[in-house]
Amino acid sequence: MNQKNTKDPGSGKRQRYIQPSILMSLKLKSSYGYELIQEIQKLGFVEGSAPPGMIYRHLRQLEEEGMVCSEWHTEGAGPARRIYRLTPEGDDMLYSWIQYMEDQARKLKDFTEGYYRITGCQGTSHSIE
Amino acid sequence: MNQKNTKDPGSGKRQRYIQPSILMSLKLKSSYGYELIQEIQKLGFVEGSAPPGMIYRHLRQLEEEGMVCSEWHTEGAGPARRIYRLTPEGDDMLYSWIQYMEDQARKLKDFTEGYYRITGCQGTSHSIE
DNA sequence: TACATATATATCCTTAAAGGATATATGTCA
DNA sequence: TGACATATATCCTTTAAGGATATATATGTA
Repeated sequence: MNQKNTKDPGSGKRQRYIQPSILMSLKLKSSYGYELIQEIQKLGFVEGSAPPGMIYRHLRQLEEEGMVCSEWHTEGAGPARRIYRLTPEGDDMLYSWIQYMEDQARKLKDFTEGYYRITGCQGTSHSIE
Repeated sequence: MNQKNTKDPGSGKRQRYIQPSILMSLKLKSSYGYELIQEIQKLGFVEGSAPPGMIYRHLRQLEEEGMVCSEWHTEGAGPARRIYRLTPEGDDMLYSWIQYMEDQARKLKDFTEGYYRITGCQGTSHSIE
């Protein structure tokens, strides 16, 4: 059972919730791109390091939309950092995400419970044919 | 709170779990494209009618991959129907989807619970700034 | 017969999001 | 000096979904 198919769920370009992960990280603490790559791993949706291009693309887009704002920090060691901060609009957007994610979680739960209802309990064969 | 942002979660091209919805419908009952459009609505992820093009595209792709098989049914009223049936491989793939979806549901729950942990309980303001 | 409607499948193009490669610049340390 | 870690930026490709449109068959009805 559960052989490796050519196309496994999760192998494609599935939703990885990178945008809400960035917003959530920034709600906890203002930060910058390079650090966010590490931070968002802790939130569970991105395994390993997210490609930097994705993070910077999201940050630029979020700033365009007014969800975050940024300023250069040149003091301190190493190259200058662009520090991003969540705006009130971004805070609202994060809350919209939370509601969306709760809704998705509920639908997923209904779906998988429905599956186990027709196949018998979890842990037994999933086949009825 | 929760003003309408220019880009609301769920407005873009988010994951709608159409493939597992089709597999689940076919596990319950062999069916054909036109009927599946109605059936998968009941599974919660697709509101309204899914665009027919999406359904037929998925069915063709799933058949190519050996997850479903089909045969024409010409008897009965109306145009001929191509009846799709889940294969054992498709059954395995559905189970892979179930595991993936359970994992996603757990991550989503952790994420939203983490949010409420830092903002206070659900129902109060989501702002801490 | 002619036409409208419901049923049913198929094909096509566009857009959104993610994957992933690469370039550039700065400071530290051996 | 050269290697390395830090840090940002830009670019192109791939995948999945959105959505429009074409085609064909059977039925009811004016």
